[in-house]
Amino acid sequence: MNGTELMTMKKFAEFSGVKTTSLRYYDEIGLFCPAQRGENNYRYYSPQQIITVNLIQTLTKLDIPLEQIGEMERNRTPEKIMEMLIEQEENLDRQLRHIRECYTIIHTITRMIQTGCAAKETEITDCELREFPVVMGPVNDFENNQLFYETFIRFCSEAERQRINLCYPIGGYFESIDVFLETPAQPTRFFSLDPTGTDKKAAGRYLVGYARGYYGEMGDVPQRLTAYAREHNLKFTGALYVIYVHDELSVKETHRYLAQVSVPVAPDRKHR
Amino acid sequence: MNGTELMTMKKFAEFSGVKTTSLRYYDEIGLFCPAQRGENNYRYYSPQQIITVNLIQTLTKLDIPLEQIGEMERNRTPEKIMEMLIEQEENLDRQLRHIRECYTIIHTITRMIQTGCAAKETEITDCELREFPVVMGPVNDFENNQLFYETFIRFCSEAERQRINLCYPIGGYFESIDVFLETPAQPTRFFSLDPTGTDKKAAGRYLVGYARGYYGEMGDVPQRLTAYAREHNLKFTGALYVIYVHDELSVKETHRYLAQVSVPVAPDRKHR
DNA sequence: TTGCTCCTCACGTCACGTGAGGTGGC
DNA sequence: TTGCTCCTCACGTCACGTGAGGTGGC
Repeated sequence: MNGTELMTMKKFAEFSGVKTTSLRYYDEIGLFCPAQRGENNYRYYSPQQIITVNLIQTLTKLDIPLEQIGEMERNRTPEKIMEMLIEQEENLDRQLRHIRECYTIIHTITRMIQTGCAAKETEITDCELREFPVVMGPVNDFENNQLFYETFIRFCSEAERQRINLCYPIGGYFESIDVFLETPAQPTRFFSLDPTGTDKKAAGRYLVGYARGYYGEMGDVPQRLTAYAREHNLKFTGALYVIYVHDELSVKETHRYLAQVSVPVAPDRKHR
Repeated sequence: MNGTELMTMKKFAEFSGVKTTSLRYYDEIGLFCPAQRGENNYRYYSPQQIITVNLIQTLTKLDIPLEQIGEMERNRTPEKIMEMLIEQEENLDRQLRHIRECYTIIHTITRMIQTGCAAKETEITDCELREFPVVMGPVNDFENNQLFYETFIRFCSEAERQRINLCYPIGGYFESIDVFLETPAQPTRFFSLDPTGTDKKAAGRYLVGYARGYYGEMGDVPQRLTAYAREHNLKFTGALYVIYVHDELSVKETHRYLAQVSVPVAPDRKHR
């Protein structure tokens, strides 16, 4: 190998680590052509060309489109290349933000599904829950006595305007247990379980129950919650949250959706 | 809006935030079809469908191909969805590694180009250089008295086997100044400026000079280095590094490439 | 002669985007 | 009638991948 011998395409492909199909394509679009063509029209490459093709590999690795690579090659100066690389870095920043968002979406969703899988559906449990961030939607307007899912649909269509990311699980917020007991299918607001949110569902002692069924169908959870609280001398101290831990994402039949209902409690001193 | 009214495609597109072209495509591939078709073959969507299409949006955002989304929809259970999401997370991990690598490549390259732009080409400078990581290649074999670039090309073709990433700038390592003075176009080894490398170019006091020209053309840098050292009572204390700060990536004409030559020095007590 | 490599079409991929040319509804 | 929306082809995108059918070189 003295730098002047020519190689067939296959050899050059092995030598450079670039596939023959890519080499043909680069030739076709005029980005990178063989040093020579044989009488039989065979492509012959020189060893020096490995440097050029390696450069192309580097730039494609940086997700720069081939056309832009060609433009760069034809017209490069240190300053222009730096400019392009900085531009590319901004591109990477965007990609990075996207990936981070995907991570938090996946993490949030899997945590919800897991919670659902581990749920004791028939029981009311009394436990400490951690704080978690949410994004609250606007106050719902139940004109015409609409149901949960109808209002939910309207909420979805306005989510973008309200800067609410529908990729996170969505829940219903009832400003008090009384609202929930009276109209369990009409939450005061919707909220998304967006971990980048600035609103908070507070940490503390909660009663937690689960209801199977479509959006807004709470079964006997309201009754079971109040019965449990009465039996254990507890009073409800704040807003109630309904979170769909299994929904259309993970379950086919709508009547198998699973809602987690949680409401903060404290010992009721009056009855001691 | 009571959840039963049907909408034309345009309305549904506005309502859901999904483009009409995407809706047609989803219909075409059978992923998501309108609730109804009119006699005129118009597509009509129901408001409830926003939930399904929103789910599709979430999954496409996670870079899941539409075919896989369809498969998921037809056949979903909480366990399967969790499994898929975890798989997708591994996919994200791969993407993340790729992006991080792109960042370090861009960063390393721009630093090199900048160094070249700021270089005082005609001067030898005496300065402190920081340590930086590299990946050393194997010892070169100069059979047939090959030149820098010929050996360099062979090095490139073996880089993958040697776990050397050619996307980073490549330099030549001379085990002593004497080797460089004798055969300035025959480095002992090549190395890549890969910041994830475990080999190190040591920090310390260096003489630095620059040479314009193609790979291995060092001009009068050897003479200028030794002259400078003599004048300033310095002795050379270690290996010499040639780094191409401007190469085919940023410069078109090969004779305009720019090599940075650096060699560690210390005061020479003998001559004091 | 055999097996390998090379060639050039030409079509497929993926998730749409972009007209072209025509029709329906208010 | 006008302007808008809808429809269905059909072709383009991007960087190749994948045969098909044929030829060249050892």
